[in-house]
Amino acid sequence: MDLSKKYDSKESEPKWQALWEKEGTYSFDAKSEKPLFSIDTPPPTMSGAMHIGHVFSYSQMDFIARFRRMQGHNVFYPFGTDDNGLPTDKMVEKLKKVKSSRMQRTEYVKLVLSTLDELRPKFVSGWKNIGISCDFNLYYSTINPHCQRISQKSFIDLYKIERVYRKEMPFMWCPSCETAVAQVELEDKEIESSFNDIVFKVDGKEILIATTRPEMLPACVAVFVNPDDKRYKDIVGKEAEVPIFKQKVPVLADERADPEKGTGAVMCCTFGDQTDIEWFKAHNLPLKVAITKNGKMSELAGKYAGTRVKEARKEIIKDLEAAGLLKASKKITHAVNVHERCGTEMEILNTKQWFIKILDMKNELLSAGKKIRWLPEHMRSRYENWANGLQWDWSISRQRYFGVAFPIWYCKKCGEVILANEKDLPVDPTIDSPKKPCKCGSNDFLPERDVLDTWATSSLTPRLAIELVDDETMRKKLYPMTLRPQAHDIITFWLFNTVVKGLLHTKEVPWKNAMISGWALDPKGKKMSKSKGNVVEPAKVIERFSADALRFWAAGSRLGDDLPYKEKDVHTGQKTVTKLWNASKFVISNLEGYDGTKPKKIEEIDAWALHKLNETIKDSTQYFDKYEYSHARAKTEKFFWVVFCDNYLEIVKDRLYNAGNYSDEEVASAKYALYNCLLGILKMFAPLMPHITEETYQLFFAKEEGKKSIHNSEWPVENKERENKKALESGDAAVAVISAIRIYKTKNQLSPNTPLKEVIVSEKLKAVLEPVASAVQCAMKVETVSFGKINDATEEFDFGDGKYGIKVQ
RNA sequence: GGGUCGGUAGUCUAGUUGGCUAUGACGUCGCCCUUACACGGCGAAGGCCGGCGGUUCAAAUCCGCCUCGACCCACCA
Repeated sequence: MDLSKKYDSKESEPKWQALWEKEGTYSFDAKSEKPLFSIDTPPPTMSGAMHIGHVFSYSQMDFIARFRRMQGHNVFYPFGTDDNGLPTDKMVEKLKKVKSSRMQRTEYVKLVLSTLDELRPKFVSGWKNIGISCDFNLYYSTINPHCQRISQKSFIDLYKIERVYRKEMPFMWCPSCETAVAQVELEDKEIESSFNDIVFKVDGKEILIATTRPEMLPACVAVFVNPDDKRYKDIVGKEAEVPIFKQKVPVLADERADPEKGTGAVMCCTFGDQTDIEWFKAHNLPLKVAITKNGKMSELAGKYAGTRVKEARKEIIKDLEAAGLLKASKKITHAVNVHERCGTEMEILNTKQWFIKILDMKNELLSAGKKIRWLPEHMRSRYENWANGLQWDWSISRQRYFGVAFPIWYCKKCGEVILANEKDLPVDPTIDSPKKPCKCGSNDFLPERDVLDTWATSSLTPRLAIELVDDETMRKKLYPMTLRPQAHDIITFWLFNTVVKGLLHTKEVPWKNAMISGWALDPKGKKMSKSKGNVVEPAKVIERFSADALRFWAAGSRLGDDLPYKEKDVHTGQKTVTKLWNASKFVISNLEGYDGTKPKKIEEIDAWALHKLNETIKDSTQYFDKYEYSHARAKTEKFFWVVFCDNYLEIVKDRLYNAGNYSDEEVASAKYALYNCLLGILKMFAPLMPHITEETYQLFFAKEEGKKSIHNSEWPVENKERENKKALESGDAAVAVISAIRIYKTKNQLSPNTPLKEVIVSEKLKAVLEPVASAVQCAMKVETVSFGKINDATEEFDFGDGKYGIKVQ
């Protein structure tokens, strides 16, 4: 043990991480009788690099996991990677410079899987490097056979209870990704556009229609006006001629046409927006398709066919203008729905998709939300807000190559859906075939070529994780899980969908608690994003500081709050790491040979330190219990830095340096307090800064306590015997006196090195204490203040009423 | 338009079951390398607690209105 060296996190952190893995420090024990604490760890998506926001929220859940583990829970804390779905798909297309739709399906899937295998180890190590205490042997990948099997089983189960259905209908479509997308995948984006007044003709008379999407003209099937709009009363029921394309469409009255908007007359196209769908259904309008699946104009668009939507828009506006059919065009910016994955503007296309029926479950979903303990409480409203606003069933089919396959075929003859056998899962219907003929006798099948949406699988994470455990009894005990930790941005996706699947498959809410963390923002409090170039890479921060420092930063904000990332806050964390090392090596070097035995008599000032330790343990434990790790950190920090380092260590030094001046008992008392205070501090900091605390624990305490790791040691418990009001008062008085003397010295410009003796032995002490008498009055209501033989002086002072006195031994 | 959270020293933040002098960190200024630590110690300066009004003996804290910001949802011809 070399106590002279500096603490080097770059050497130390990987060392302990490797040891933890080797020793199985965080292994889940399926045979253990300890109370369970099961965590539905979020599987990070491999489509994006690890960023500081990950460190932020994963650290926060790790604080809780480590705290519970030390408290004696059997912590089930798996780790998965989400390498399924469109995001991964898009990443590989970009990385390998390919377009899946132009490749052989099987080859493309092979390419994605091999790319994932290449990237995975480095990706996962990012999480290990920040000291996350998952059991990495409980590992799943959302695209591996284990997860495919469970996901396909989920589909089959839902099919059997008639919760999934396939339907052709107008639905949201991303022309760039060329797939259907769900409501939850939409995002608002402010886009520049123009609002155009276009001439339609009714009985040779001109009426103006306002639109931002003139390229939809070929798909125009009606013109709507408000029934109360006097301007258009006489044209309702007549036919309007669409400019350029010349088709005749009815002029209809409908409440949903807003007289205030545009010209008050609006065209209905199949489909420009959701109102179009409503009108299409309500008025039994024909279906006209102007836009194809890849975002180009269809044959219907005549000479514009084959051009991209935006080009067609420009061309049509130009042609309208040339023909004198464009009466006005003003630039506007408006919010449009875009696909959150690629930023492409959504289209509504009539396609055949699979859905999970959820619209009839609103009440059930809302009451499920009430059964969850939300941390912080107010996050529940985001869930409820979403549940209340549901407009579509959950679309789960995607027109992509890569993903979990639907385990089904269609009978070519009778159209029957053929389910795969459960024991054959996972299946790929494009490769495998049904094991027996269709009920109609036919052996001719069509595979479902669509793949399941990634959320259809990741909504099963409790099951994906629990089924990694072999022991059946344990599997039952693990569900519902104790905790779902995640960030607030995916309450509507992941959390909500997991509740849906939980209710459908088990009739139970999947977890008891949901801890929702905030976001790491850039130093100015803005959202970090690649496009803004303000993304911070954790590896670089760890390189400059340490994982512990970064975690310390993450512990600085309350659960659910966003926190601006400021490098200096990480620096503060690093200083705490250093301070912890320095204080520890000082204490440990003075504890050599000490075995932790409790002395017969504990000196008052030592009792004071132990009392404060006890208070800190009580507070810290209560805060961790409530998931308020930031308060726990603040309490421990204050005890460590102010009470322990700045005061207690200074007070105790004389007994350590000049032990000869003291009895053995007095020295033993100091060592007892030092041992317990430092051990307590290390343990309370261990969930936050696992590496430095392990380092110092291993230096000395491990062998005394007989534990392999501080992270498997017991969380300190409050000890009523250490409550000592008298010691608290006299200790606080001692600190107050020290402080008063320091102020006196500064004001009188005495050197800080001036011994207390020089100040105290004279009448000067009175001058020191009098100005601060009121402040220390309370604390001075003790007869004797003993804080070590700093000098030989013993002084008593009378403040007039004879009540207050101080005696410095 | 609906909802949620928040506005506390230059910056970030604690405190909100109402009650002594409003917490801490970073930054700033002064003194100090004292045998754990200069990534340190000691001291100091810095706040009409977003605004207005109300309840109360007493409001950062409770109520109302306003304002600014972040986020979620809806709308988006």
